[in-house]
Amino acid sequence: MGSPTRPYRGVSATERTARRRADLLAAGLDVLGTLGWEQATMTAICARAKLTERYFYESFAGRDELLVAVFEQVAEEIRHTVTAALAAAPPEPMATARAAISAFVDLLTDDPRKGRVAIVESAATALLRQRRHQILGEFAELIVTQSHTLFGPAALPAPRDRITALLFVGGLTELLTAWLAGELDATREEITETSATQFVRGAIR
Amino acid sequence: MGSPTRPYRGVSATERTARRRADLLAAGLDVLGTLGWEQATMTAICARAKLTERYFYESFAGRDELLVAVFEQVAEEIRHTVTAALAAAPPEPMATARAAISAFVDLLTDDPRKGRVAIVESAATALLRQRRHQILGEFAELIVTQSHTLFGPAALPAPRDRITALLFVGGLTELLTAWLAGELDATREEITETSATQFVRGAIR
DNA sequence: CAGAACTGACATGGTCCCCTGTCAACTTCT
DNA sequence: AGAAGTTGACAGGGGACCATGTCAGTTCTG
Repeated sequence: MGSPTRPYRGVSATERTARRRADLLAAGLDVLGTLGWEQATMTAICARAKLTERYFYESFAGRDELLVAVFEQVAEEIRHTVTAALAAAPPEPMATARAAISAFVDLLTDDPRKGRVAIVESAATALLRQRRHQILGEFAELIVTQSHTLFGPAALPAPRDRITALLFVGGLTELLTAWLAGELDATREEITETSATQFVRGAIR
Repeated sequence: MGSPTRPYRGVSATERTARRRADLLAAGLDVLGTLGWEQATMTAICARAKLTERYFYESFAGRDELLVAVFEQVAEEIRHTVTAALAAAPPEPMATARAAISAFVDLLTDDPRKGRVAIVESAATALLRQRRHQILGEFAELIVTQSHTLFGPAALPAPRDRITALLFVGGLTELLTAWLAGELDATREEITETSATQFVRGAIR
C-alpha cells in the first residue's frame, strides 16, 4: 500500500491526505485538551477522527509526533495572536503589555482545550516538555526584544533581560494554570493588570 | 501472607517495612530523577531497590502513589531548607530574598535528581501535576506572608499580592529549568540576584 | 465493463507493564 | 529439631496499546 495518488469522491489524493491529517490534528486537540494526555492514545484519537490507525501512520510516525504537532499548532496560534496584538497596540509600555497579555489570556479562555494543551498537557512527555520549553524560550526572546524597543537604554542589560523575561513567561503560565483552575480569587482584569504592571516594573534597570 | 510481625535478622517488623519503604523511595528518586518518568516503572524501581513487587504493594498502592511520595519528600526538604534560610537571614528585604532563593537553588543543584524531580518530572502525570500545583500554591502563600512582614503596609494588597507571588514562584521554576538545562548563559549569582531584585521590586505597591 | 486503487471495519501478533501466585532457602520461635 | 514466618527469585495471566495485516465493498481508470 503505497501513497495514494488518484482522486476519490472528487477530491485529489494530496488534498485527501491533508484533510485526514487535519482531522487527526483536530481530534488530537480535542482529546488532549479535554481528556488529557493519559487518554490521548492513538486508538482514541483515531476513533474521534473517524479514521483507521493506518491513516495515522500516513501522517505521523507515532503518538508523540502527533501530540507535538497539536501543541505546535496551538503555539503558532498564540504567537500569531500576540504579535498581532503587539503590532496594534500604542507604543507605550503599559498599553503594549496589556494588549499582549490579554490577547494571550483571551485565546486560552475562548477555547479551553487550547488553554489546557498549551499550559497543562504540554508538560506531559519528555518530547512535549522539550518543545514547550523551547517555545517558552522563544517567547522570552520576544519579550526581550519588546523590552529593548519599549525602554531603549533604560532596559535591563544582558543577561538580566533574558532572566527577567524567562521569569515572566514562566510565571504567567503558572499564574494562568491556577487561575484557569479556579483556584485564584481574582478577575480577569486583576490578572492582566497585575501581570502587565509586573512586566513594566521588572523590565527597566 | 499477612503483614509481617516478627523480627528478622535482628530487625523488628515495623522497622523492616519502614526500611523497605525508604529503599523504594530512594530508588524512586533515583530513577525518576535520572531516567525520567517514562522509565520510572514499578519494575524498574523495584529492581533498583533490590526488592520484589510484593514489597511495593506493602507500602504503596501503585506507581503513582510512590512517585507522588517521592515528590512530596523533595518538596518537604525544599520547604524545610527555605524556611530555615528565611529564619537565619537578617530581616531586610534583599537579604531575605537572596537567602531564600539561593538556599533553593543550592538544594536543586547539589542533588540534580531532586532538581529534576521537583521542577521537571513533577509535571508528568495528572496526579503529580495536581500535587505540584498545590505545593507551588503553598510556596506562593509563604511568599505572601513574607512580603507582608517585610514590607508591612507597603506590601501589595490582595489579590495582587497572591497574583504576584504565583507569578514569581512559577517564573522561578521555569527560569531554573532553563538554567539547569544549560540554556541560559548566566552565573548562579546573576540568577539569584536578578530573581531577588525582581521579587523586591514586585512585592511593593 | 473489467481491473486496479482506495477506503473502512476488523483481526491478529507483539510488547510492555501491572499484579498475583508459587516455591525453595533462610530465620525465628517453641 | 521442627513448625511457622519471612524473604527473594521467578513464572504467568491479564490488559492496554502499538503496529501490521486481511478483506469486502466502493470508486476510479482504461
